[in-house]
Amino acid sequence: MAETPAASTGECKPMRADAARNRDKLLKVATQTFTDKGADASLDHIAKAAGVGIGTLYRHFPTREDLVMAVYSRQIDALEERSHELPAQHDPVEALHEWMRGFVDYYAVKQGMVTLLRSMMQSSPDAFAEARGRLRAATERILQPAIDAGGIRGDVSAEELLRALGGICLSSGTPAGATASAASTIALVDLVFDGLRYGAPSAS
Amino acid sequence: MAETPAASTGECKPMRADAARNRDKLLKVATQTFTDKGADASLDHIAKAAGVGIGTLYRHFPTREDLVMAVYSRQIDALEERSHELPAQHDPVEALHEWMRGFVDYYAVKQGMVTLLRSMMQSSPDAFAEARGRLRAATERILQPAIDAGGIRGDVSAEELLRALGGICLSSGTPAGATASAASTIALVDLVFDGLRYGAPSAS
Amino acid sequence: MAETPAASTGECKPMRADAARNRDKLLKVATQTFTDKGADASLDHIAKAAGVGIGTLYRHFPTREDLVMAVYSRQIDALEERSHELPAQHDPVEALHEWMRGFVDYYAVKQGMVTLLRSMMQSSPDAFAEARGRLRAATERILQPAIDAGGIRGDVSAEELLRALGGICLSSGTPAGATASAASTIALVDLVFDGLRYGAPSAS
Amino acid sequence: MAETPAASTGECKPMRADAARNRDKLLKVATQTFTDKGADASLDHIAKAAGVGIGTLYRHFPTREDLVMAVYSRQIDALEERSHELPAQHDPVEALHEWMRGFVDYYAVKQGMVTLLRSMMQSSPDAFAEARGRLRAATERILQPAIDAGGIRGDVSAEELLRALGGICLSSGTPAGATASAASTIALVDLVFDGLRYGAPSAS
DNA sequence: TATGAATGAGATTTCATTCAT
DNA sequence: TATGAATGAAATCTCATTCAT
Repeated sequence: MAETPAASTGECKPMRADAARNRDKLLKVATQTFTDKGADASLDHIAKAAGVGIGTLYRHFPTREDLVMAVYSRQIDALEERSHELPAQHDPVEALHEWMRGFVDYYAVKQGMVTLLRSMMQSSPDAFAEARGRLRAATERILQPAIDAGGIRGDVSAEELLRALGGICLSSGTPAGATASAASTIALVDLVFDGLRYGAPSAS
Repeated sequence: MAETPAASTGECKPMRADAARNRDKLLKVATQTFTDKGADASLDHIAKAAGVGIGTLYRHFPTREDLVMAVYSRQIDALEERSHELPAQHDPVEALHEWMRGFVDYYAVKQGMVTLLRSMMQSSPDAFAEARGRLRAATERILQPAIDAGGIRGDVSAEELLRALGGICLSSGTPAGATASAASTIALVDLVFDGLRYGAPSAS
Repeated sequence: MAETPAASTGECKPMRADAARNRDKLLKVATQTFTDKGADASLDHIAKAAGVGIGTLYRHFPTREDLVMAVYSRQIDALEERSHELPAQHDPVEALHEWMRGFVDYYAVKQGMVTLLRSMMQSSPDAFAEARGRLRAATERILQPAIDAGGIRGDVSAEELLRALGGICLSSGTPAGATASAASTIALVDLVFDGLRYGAPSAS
Repeated sequence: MAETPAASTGECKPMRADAARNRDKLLKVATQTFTDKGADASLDHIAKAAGVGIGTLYRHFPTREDLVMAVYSRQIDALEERSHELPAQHDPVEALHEWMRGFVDYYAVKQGMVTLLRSMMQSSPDAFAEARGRLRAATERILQPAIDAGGIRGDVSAEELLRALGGICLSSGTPAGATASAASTIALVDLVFDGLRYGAPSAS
């Protein structure tokens, strides 16, 4: 995966204004497109929709993976931020519950990270270590305090929680029918949350 | 989606021997291929690998969906069978636990239904109602007795349980790394199983 | 072009009853199909529509041309018959006029010989000599008496008249619009008929 | 049917030199190929013969119809031009006669518009309105003055004349044999021309 | 004789990727 | 830097034709 000129970090040369504009437009369109059609959507179409030539897309994102990665990374930015805000507003266990619901309901489903994830899992097994790492860290930032506070069992790792939440997201829009999703998805999250409390110190 | 001549039911004319052989070979190869590369693998390659002309593949499965559907349906046959055997060998709650572990560990993951599912969810939202229906019925056959026996909470539907299990399967082989899977997947199943027991009549 | 077992002439072995039935059904369906979709329609579809296997079609008509030829030949049978009846019912010049109008309006257009002709001209330049010969003979049977009777110029051959009529048929359903056809086609025939009388002995 | 960048009009951006070269080469080869084998010739072969990739052909002419249309349109360009030149060189009636002979003999037959037309009529009934309109206008430009000058009957429309001429062209290369064509085609044109004069004011 | 399964050669079309302008 | 033209490798699908049953 080739290195692309730093986008936000501002190292290197500070990227010409129009170039940055193009990059932004591309990311925005790509997010939408990947959300709609999965990560194997036509790059040509994305370029067209962003109003730039296909060559420009390739300049900014030399490989498809670079583009997917950039889109995915952006989604995670939002989740990361949330992991910093929640603890300030709720007690640890409640924060965990909020995090779980929010993760599934808003960030993953509504923001379209799901389709993206599905596609990524299909093709690129583990090329997303960095982004995934940030996500795990964010989850830990929420999970650990809840365990420490004593309402949640300690034998579940952030990794596993993440997988549970991810799984729920992924199974949204299953053949089962997209309609049941809204309510039933929350029910599932609560089911897992109950599982997390069961047998935990505070419940004994 | 055109109907293909009944394979196993044996009604109609009893399908020529070579035709049946070809159909079988195709299904076997397709199952393997879809498992490896997802449901958008090249049909050409499948035909080649099965040792038949591409035309033969199209005769048996006029559309890609017909083939995917046939493969998927076969996978479910095994699960259906299991839903009949388990209750005879275990008490209801234990049978449920077994079913859940088996579903995820063996049938879904090892048999490769996962990759297939991922692809299907991507492209054909709800063309699999029949197969899905059979799967739900099988799950119900396991879940309901456990609820009736009094060890499992009654406010979770077969549909939701299926989604939970499906979700766990789908998140196997996540960017997180395929290695953690084995153990962590079982852990997740147990987490959900615990959730099912939590607050159930027998636990109060 | 391979020889097919005589259909109506009854030489050779007198063809089994079911075989004859199949042959007839095939011809009927083929006529309709060629009329609708041109002479390069799918033979498979014709066989299916006729309710016989593709192998049976090939047994009766070893090449596509054999089938097209048989269909075309049948159409001409009707025209030939008409060339025998008309002279008995009209005076020669009037018979010619009738023949011309009838040729274009009924036999060619309504019977669908047009599409067939178009296709044939595309692919098989001169493989239809025999049928064409019968058609020319029929035309001559109508044209010559009219010339002899003195109302029609003698420097136009049956061949040319046939081409004129054929041309008019062929240009029916032209991009120009299929609607104008009915009236305008008759107008064209009359235009040619006028040309035939112009400068003829009776007109001087 | 997608719009292709203007070829000759030169508006828009002035098309890259190599693109224009390719487009031209494609049109030239396509004209020849369609002339020889009809409008359903292989696009692959055309691309190969033009020395470009198949993708390039599709870039310039997104559908087969776009290509056919472009070829047809070009042929009509020549006829249009002729309709402007003839009146300057001949008196109206003579110009009409010239136009008719030229149309059939040179432009249609020798330039190969015939095969193209046959194919088009088969498949694309009325997608050629624009080109057809130009052709009708050209015919009118020749016909009307002849009628006004008083040597030609006024009850025949340009549309009908066009159909007559078209019909004659189409019946060239009939099963009858391509040999008779040359002379006999002219004879037919003259027959129609005579029909146009018959009963006209100047003849009474 | 009849059937329809199998074959495999095309035809169309779509895209990722490279490069000339 | 940006553009979009060109390329050509797939992939899907359709049929004519042959042959086993």
